[in-house]
Amino acid sequence: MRWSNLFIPTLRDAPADAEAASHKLLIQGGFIRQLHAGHYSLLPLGLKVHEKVAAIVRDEMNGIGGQEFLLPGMHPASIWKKSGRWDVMGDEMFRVIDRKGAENALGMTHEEIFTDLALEITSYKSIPQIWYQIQWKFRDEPRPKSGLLRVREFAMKDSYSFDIDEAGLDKNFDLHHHAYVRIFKALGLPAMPVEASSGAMGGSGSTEFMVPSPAGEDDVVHCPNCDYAANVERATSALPAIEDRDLPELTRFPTPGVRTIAALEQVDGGAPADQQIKTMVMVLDGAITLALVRGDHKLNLQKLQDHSGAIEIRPATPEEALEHLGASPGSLGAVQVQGLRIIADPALQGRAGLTTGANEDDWHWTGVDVARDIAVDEWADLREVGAGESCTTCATALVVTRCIEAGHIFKLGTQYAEVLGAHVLDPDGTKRTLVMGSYGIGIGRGMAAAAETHHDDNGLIWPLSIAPYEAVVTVVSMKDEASVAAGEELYKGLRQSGIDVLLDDRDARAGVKFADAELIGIPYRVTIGPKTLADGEVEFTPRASGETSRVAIDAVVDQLAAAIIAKR
RNA sequence: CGGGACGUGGCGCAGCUCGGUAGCGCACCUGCUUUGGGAGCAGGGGGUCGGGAGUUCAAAUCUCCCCGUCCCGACCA
Repeated sequence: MRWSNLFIPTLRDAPADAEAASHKLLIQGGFIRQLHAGHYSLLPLGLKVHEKVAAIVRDEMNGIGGQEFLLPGMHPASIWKKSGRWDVMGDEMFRVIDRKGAENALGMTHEEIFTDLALEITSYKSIPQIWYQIQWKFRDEPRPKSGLLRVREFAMKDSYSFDIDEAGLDKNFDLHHHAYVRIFKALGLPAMPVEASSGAMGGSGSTEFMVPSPAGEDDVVHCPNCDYAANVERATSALPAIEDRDLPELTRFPTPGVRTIAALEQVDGGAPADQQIKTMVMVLDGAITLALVRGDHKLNLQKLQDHSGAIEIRPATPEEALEHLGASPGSLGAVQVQGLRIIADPALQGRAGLTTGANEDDWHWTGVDVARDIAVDEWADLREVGAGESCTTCATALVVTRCIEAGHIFKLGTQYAEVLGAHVLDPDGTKRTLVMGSYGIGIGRGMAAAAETHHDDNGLIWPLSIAPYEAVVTVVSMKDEASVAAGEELYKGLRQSGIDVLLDDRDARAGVKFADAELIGIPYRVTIGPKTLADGEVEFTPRASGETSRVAIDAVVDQLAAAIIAKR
């Protein structure tokens, strides 16, 4: 394409309210424009990148035997009610009423709809199936942010596998896992597979593909020595044993003004944080619940949600705490509490001589023996792992890294097939429920993650695989006829070699052209100007290194074609 | 949903405290000069000041309500 004919509205300044690098650069480079919060228009340059990302994903899905579909974006409420997720999805689901007064959902994922189609799989002979689509999802996110990283409307590649047993599911899960590794490598994303929480998808297990970036929204715990890596929502670590204090008597003691773990460490009769019980009063689907962790530990809400199966989860208000426990936050505890669900972290199991709130303002207990004094209903891993704790398999200090979730794959099992009635007959003529997996990659998010990963002070540095153009021919002066003619010739030659090339034929100053080419991140630049043309040469500048070399004009097409084709 | 910031030509901002006829930079149009790293001079076009109500002779400016955006926390590709 010729730059003079393209709509590439680059901006001299990055938008002031953007924070994330990808957000700034995609807007500044003329790739995207915001319509409103969480909704972006893809401009011609942005669409080219988006389509290249989609093409890579599509190739790999086809490579593992995936069949491409395209399903509706709007669904009748009935199918979501049938699966139970009409309620589970809550405010995150866009709902629209049609002229007949019927409820509809804008699709936020497609397990239900694909499963509905899978009702027509009737025999084990048709198994396995991998079905996928690249299609728009709508999610009423509580907080859209960071440009394309978190939006309310986005293209997702979602695929679904159908098997007759767990072994089949495992195989398809692995196929997807490996396909995802190849996809992220091709996108230039250093994604690491990590153990994850399944959230609203349910199922028996899931793996996220995480790209390290300060713009991310998840923390990943990983071991620099062995393979262990998990989302903090799921991660565990080894804890050194703690020696209990010898305080056999349950004793109340006054703690005027003490409201925090730290203050309780200092006060007379107090205790170090690891000898305390932290009592978090939570509301799980409307029910007051006590979540207990060791005083120096942090409660991870997702872990609590996963364990409890609650849909809505929030900390109780001070008023609710007062009503149910008789004291305000800072003096709360679970000792001798009855009639409330109590979930405790295993780090408290068997502990004694502990200190905790006495459910009366300005009073605490000491000498608490968990087994004796607290009616724990359930033990569950609730504790959030911190950096520096020990790996459970190799004892190495764990590292915590902020990451973007670029992909997520789930072992769903039979839950959807069961409620929607997707069964097949096996060789014995026995009815079997389909065992499903579902697998997602956000296309725009992948594009933004690549922008986060590949940029410098001058702009984007797209990986060749997803660059909007592979090369740009920059004609330094459109007034110089020889340059213009050479540029046209080169443009033609590169196109004939199958290279996706952009000709910068704008009547602009050289500085503007160079700056724009760098901002939009074209991997290779060929500069044609009177300075070198007199010697029969042009300049060749890879975006990543910025190092310019002179090349004979007759050789440049072959050289560039060789470089690009070798890297494809 | 809680906390903070903000909304003024296409983009970035000033003006608001103390009400008085809307301004700057970039971009855009015309001309001349310039031309290898975001040119210079001259001339020019373009704004319901987020919306509504109120106070006032007079509102971008003061008051109230609403809407929207961004950032920080609880949610997910």
